[in-house]
Order: sequence, then C-alpha cells, then structure tokens
Amino acid sequence: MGLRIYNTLTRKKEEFSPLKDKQVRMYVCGVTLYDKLHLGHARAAVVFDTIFRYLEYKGYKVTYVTNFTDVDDKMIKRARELNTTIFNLAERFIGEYFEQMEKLGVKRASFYPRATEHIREIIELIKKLEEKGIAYEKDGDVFFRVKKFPDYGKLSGQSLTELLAGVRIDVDEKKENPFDFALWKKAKEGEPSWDSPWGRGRPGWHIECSAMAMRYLGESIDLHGGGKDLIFPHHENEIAQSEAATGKKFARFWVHNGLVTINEQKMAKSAGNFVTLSEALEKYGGEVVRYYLLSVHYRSPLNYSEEGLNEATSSLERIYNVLERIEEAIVEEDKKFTLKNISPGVKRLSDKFFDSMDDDFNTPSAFAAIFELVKEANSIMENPLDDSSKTTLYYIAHQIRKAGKILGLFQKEGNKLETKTDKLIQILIDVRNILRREKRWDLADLIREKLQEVGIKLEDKKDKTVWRTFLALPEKK
RNA sequence: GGCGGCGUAGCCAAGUGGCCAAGGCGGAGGAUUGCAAAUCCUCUAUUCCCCGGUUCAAAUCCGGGCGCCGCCUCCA
Repeated sequence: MGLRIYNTLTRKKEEFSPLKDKQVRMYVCGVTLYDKLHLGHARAAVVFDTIFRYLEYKGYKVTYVTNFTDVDDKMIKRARELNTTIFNLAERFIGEYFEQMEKLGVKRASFYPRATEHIREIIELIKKLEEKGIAYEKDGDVFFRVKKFPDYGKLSGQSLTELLAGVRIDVDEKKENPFDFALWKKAKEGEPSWDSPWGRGRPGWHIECSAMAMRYLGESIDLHGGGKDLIFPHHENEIAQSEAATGKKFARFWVHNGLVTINEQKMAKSAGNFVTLSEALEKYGGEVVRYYLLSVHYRSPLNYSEEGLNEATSSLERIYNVLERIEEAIVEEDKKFTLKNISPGVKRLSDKFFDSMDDDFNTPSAFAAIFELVKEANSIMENPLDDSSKTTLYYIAHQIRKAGKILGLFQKEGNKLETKTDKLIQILIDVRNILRREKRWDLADLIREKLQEVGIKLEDKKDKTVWRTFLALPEKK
C-alpha cells in the first residue's frame, strides 16, 4: 500500500511520489533564534522528524533541510536588549536547540542553513525577480508585486480581491499594493546590514526560505512543511517568489502541522501562554514529551495539559513493561522467527501500524496497533510458554522496536546499569527474599520502598523477583 | 467580514456510508499476590453537539442551527 499525504495545496490526501525516483527533497521552516523554544516548536520538529524517519523507512533517500532564521526584527530587538549581536544570540539559541532536539529524539536534518550565510543567494533571487518586473525597489526597500503573480492566494484559498476586502494591515506608503511584501529591507541606523544593488540592507523574512530551499534542493522540491500558522502569508509568499522567479512549481506537497494550544488558545509568546520546552523536558523527559506530541494526529490542534503528559507517561510505561517482560521470558536462542510461524492475527496487527502510517501519518491509530500487540504479548505470557509462543513474543517485541524506531520511541534498554550496581541490587533482592521467607514484611517492604525512591522498582513473581528502572521517566541525578 | 478547521465515553483520541463505534489514561468488579507492582478477564458511548433531509443503511453525505479554534499582522 502506498503512502498518502494530505496536501494543503489541494486540500486532499494524495498518493505520495517524489519527482525523482527514490529521492525525496524536503524543506521545513525552522525557528527564529530570538528566544526559548516552546512546545509548539517541539511539535513541529517531532512531527517532521517522524515524517523524515518514515520516508526513510519507506526506502527513500531523503534530503531534509530545515533553516534557522537568524536575522529579523525580533532578533535585532532582542540582541539590542541583551546588549549583544544577532550572531551571538543565534549561537546561543542554536546550542540550546540541538540540546533539546536530542532529548526529543529528533534526528539531525541534512542541512541547517542560516539566512545570514546565504545573503548572496538571496540577492541573486531578488535580482531575478527585479529583472522580470516582479520586484520593485522603493527608497532602498524592495517589494514583491503580488499583482504580477496571478496564482497569488492558491495555498491559503483566498484570492487577492478577497484578501483586499478584509485588509487590516497597516498601509505602507511605499507599497503599490497592501499585500506586496518586502524582499529586501533598507538598513536603519545601527542594524546589521549587507551590501546589495539597492544599498545596505537585509533580507525580508520570506525570501530566505525560497533561496535556501533552492540552494540545497533545487527549484522544485517534493515536500515543504511548517506549522499551520505559516500558510499565510509566509508560505503563500514563498510560492509567489519562487514560482515567479523560476516559472516552475516550487513544492508538490505542502504539509502543515496543527498548533499547540493551551486552554484552547494558541500557544504563543506574544499572548504569554506557553510552556517552554525546557520545562516540559525537565519534568517529563524527552521521550514522554515526544510520545505526547505524537498521540494526536499531526494536523489536529493539540491542547496542552499536564494530565495529558501524565497519561503519556503511563502509556509509555505499559509499552516498556511488555518489552522487558518479553526480554525476561525468552533467551537468546528464541530470538528468531520466520514469518510463516506467526499467526495471521498477530501479523495483521503489525501491518495495521504501517497502514496507519501510510494513511497521512496517522500516529494515534498506529499507537492503537502497538497496544493491541502489547495486549497479545501479555496475554500469551499468562500461560506457560512453548517454542511457538516464544517465537511470537520475539516477533512482537521486534515489531514494537521497529515501529519505535520510526516513531523515535521505545529504544531504551532496561536493566542496563553497571555490573557492580547490578550485583548490589541483586544482593538486596536476595536479602529481602530471606526476610520474606521469614515473613518479616516490614523490613522487606522497606527495602522495596527505598529502592523505589531511587528509581528501581521490584516485582515479586511466583518464583523470583525482578527489578526494573522507570524507563518512561526522566533520569534522576 | 473572507478563508480553513473542529465538536466521538470521566479525560485523551482514531474512525468519513454497512460486522458488537479502535486504542490509551482513569474508574468498578474478579483472578493472581503476604502486601504491592506488573499482568489477565469482565464492565465503563444502544450511540457520535442539536434539528431536519438523502439512503435499504450515516458518527460518516446534504441543509439549517448552536458552540469552539486557527489564519487574514510577527508566529512552529
């Protein structure tokens, strides 16, 4: 079955295929490096990372580019407030960005271009538009003439006339049309600026993405992504600039993730309602946050709640529990399977995972498939195990790990403490079991409680006691 | 005002014409257990915001309400 992706441009799910055989060129609008990341940024990063991973799983060679906006009004303002330069500011937030992305299990993209490092490409692109009569210069600013691009509005589903009817943007005297947008901005006193044919200045926001996407991926790309809030005007303008300049279709699939809300309102710095990514990571750990972000379909809004994160913790714990139980139940030589030894029912469940992912990356449905496998495995382990059930168990564990690799989850290994600690825990367990035999429950329970406090959980089975760490929780120092 | 979207159990959340409306969290009861944890079994939406309509058949399509959200200005 083929992968189907919802395309904002056509407003329907379409069969995905790249322009060039098995190569996918994908560009996702990244972040502006002026402040801390919040959960909204995390969502976009995790969603597109999952898409990236799934495309690779499907056998595509993916070139994934996501940019850093390192020059704009906010950067300049922030740098001034902190009495530093936009370059220092950028360095600082890039460091933080990668640190947090790693915790979220976000793989490195192929390239992370920065606007300030592509001024030449940006200028070239603007010149091209100027030559075609699509861009016009006015007192050192350069604007895009939207009237010259008949398709303007095709992504957001609004025609220029409709847009003009509801116009509430400040009318800029320099612009011929209120929807004309800046390609190049004349430098004001003390602002970072670069030489250009129109004098000292800096790029407008939208142009950097067009220039960098083309620089790394070519004039036509397969998939372009970002948050839903970027559809208009950012992506609309990217299309206009790029297609006006090249005469070619800029991106075939436009993919937009839903926004994170809090109390049903969009999470945003300006409104003051946001949860920083660092707070969430600290409290719940990267894997729980990632699970939480993927527990809702990527196009739907996600309303932040602590309960949601707590539920995610419990759910993740359930998955790790079964993986550990299977690990305990089988030995090395059971770790093989041939598909024909697996019952059709179990196979169907693992297919359901991939069918769900094929259906516009339906992760909630994919999780359901995983939980059905979890139930099946636990259920098998209620009874004495024979070769066939061990094979099935291994198959299930294998499939869950495989699914986890795509989702960026379930990759931790349990009970992996250094041998000495391992032995110490075993000593405590042995002592405790002696106490239990002598029915000295108070002491036995005390040992269990104390171990729990340091993150080690004991489970008394029929004939043995096993210990686990809390894999779903953030590591405590 | 224009454009896009949402409303499914206590909570989260799939499902867009047809078996008993997935799955998770939580809760209740039972099994197991010294207790706990983990796990299993049963139960927890005769019904999908409301009202009409189309159809043999609708949560799913159409019309009309009500409520909510996003974009139209920087924003993942």
